[in-house]
Amino acid sequence: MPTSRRTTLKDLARELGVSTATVSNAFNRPDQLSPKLREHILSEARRLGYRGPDAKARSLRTGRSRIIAVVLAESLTYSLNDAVASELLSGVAEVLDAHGHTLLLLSGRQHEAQVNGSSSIADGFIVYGLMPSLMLLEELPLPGQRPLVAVDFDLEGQPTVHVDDEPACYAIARHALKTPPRRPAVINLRLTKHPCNARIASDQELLPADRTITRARLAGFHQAFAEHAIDPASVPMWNIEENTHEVCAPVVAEILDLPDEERPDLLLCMSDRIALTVVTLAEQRGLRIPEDLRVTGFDGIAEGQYRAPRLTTVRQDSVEKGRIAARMVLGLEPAEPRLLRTELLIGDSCP
Amino acid sequence: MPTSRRTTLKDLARELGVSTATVSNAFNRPDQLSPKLREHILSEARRLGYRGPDAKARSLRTGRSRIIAVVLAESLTYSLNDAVASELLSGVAEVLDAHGHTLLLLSGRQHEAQVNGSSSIADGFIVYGLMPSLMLLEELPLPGQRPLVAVDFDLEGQPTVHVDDEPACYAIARHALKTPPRRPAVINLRLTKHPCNARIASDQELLPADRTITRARLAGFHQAFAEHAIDPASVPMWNIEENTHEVCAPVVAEILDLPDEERPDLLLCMSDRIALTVVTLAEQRGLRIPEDLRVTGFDGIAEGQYRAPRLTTVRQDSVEKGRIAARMVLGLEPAEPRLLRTELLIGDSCP
DNA sequence: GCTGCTAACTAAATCGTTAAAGATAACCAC
DNA sequence: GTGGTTATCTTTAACGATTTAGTTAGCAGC
Repeated sequence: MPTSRRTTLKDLARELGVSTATVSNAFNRPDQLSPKLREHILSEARRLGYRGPDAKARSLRTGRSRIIAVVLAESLTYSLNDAVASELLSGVAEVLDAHGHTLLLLSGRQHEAQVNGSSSIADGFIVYGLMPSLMLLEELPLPGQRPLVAVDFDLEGQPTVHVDDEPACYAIARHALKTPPRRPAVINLRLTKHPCNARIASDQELLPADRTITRARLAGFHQAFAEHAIDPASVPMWNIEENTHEVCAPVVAEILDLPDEERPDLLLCMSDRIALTVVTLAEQRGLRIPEDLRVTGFDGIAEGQYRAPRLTTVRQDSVEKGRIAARMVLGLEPAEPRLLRTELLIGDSCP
Repeated sequence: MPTSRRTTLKDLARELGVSTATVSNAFNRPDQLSPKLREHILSEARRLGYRGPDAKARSLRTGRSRIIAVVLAESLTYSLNDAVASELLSGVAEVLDAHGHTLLLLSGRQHEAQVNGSSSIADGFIVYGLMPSLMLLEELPLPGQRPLVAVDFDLEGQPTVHVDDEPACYAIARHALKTPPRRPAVINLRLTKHPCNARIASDQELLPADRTITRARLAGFHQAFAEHAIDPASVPMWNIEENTHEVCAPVVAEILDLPDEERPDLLLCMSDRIALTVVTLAEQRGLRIPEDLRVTGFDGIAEGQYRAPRLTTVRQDSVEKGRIAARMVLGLEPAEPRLLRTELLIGDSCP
């Protein structure tokens, strides 16, 4: 007996004196053979250490792998540590799991050859927050071949899952402006042409088409500003390239360390992560929230609601977003554009 | 021209009037054909919408998929939201990424057929914190076939990556006991035979072999207890089945709501997540930390260090654990047992 | 002009399955 | 006894690549 080679379906068939088709049927179509023979085949398989049809061969033959790829805009390392991306993945995983599929993680930051190489194995794609400028989509399968669902960005001709960023940001800004701030400011996420963690001029430096979410959110803010006769150009804006405490901290410190008469007393942040960093650094400096400084976030991550002051924020259900995207890609629900509702969460950071 | 079918290497070869081998070589072995022809093939491929060799067929033929599977003990939904598991995945992803591999996520909680079905596609496995009792390993490929690295648990005959749980817990307990507590207690993670979020008798209910980490940690605590003549049996122990705020909160509330003379004044927690829940709920009840209650954690997650009181904890480098496991499974470093050092982090929750 | 060598390409086998179509025997109704 | 079903299993042809072992042509050396 040849030692090292893996037992195959053919080996098993030969050993049992039946055809390979019958063994295959024993595993895949119980109704195609007698229960007795099936039982016999299965027990012999176990005895000979055959663990069932090989996924590589099966997927080649059937064209299906039961693998769904999630393509993430950022590096996997980053995405896995980001609460929102993790929640999205959770939702995706939950649905895939329940339907016998597994999850392949790809990053838009990977070398295109790799993405392309492994991507042809997936039955479908969920693409998350990709910057169109990445051009990665050229590497992905042609539309119509295998399902693709875009999350948090627009991709022509493809179904998308979004939240109502603009009205949500209008609502939270309107709430915040009820108490008129003397010096409102915005802390932004990823909107610039060139990586930049610093103050930016309100209008320049913006990307023209990318990052549609951020632009929609800004539009919401501006609408509320207009109602209070605040000139958007007069509202300073800082930018942060990566949604991590480490990257946020220096920028936030710069803001909080401004002289009293320049320091903003209302910070509209594009994410809870940023807002939490503001809270932490403000505490360290003895600034009281909300008395000295009011802060709003976006996302509604759990961490923002555990401890005082609870964040005032917009809660989006990222888990549900993931679930919907997964169901669409599996064909369990119609693949049409979906806009999820958000919820204004009024916490203590901006009552 | 037949419309819908995907262009294959064979189509391309026919179109170009060359053999399939040559086209294959154009993609895989540039040195096997003239640069001129290669260029021609590549440009025609682009023109005809051929995106390179199909991963399914390639992996069947070569036996390699450039996919590494990470098998997680818990559900994916849980694991993706757990800071420690996420960090591990980060580390794994970082290395795989750098070496042109991708990450397939499997859960030990999935139906075995699924795990087995998709698992045969992976080139190697990283198994994280699996309970041996799950017996999942029977479903995984035989040792010696494809590399397998166990993280945070022992698996006979397989390389493992661990941290020094026992000495670490000895060290943190010894530190905590320097200020003699009147009523020390332990909050445990997953050690019971039957799911249980409640107080447990110190000795019964323990799993005999599973969860070797937790047992090692307890051993470390007990060693420190012994030095202070504390009878381990006199130290109450609560148990928590899942490392989430939601599951922790009721148990922690139960502890903190004990009458003053019964409430522990030192809580040794098996994870930072638990410790953070203690901090949050203690704050809500007006209990001062560390004056009224001292708390220690384990893991050293970032969230525990952002805000006051910073947790006293054992920092383990889960990212590095992931990196090492990934390098082992890729054969970039010898697949031998590794024991990583931890670091005692003295914060404000137990100075 | 013959031999040997290299560069550039091709033919054919193979990877481990599944699916469509075929074969065989048993059973049944009339 | 004939024709029609069924149930059960087999034959055979893919699926889309890679790889081994050629084949051919061109050229150098003697």
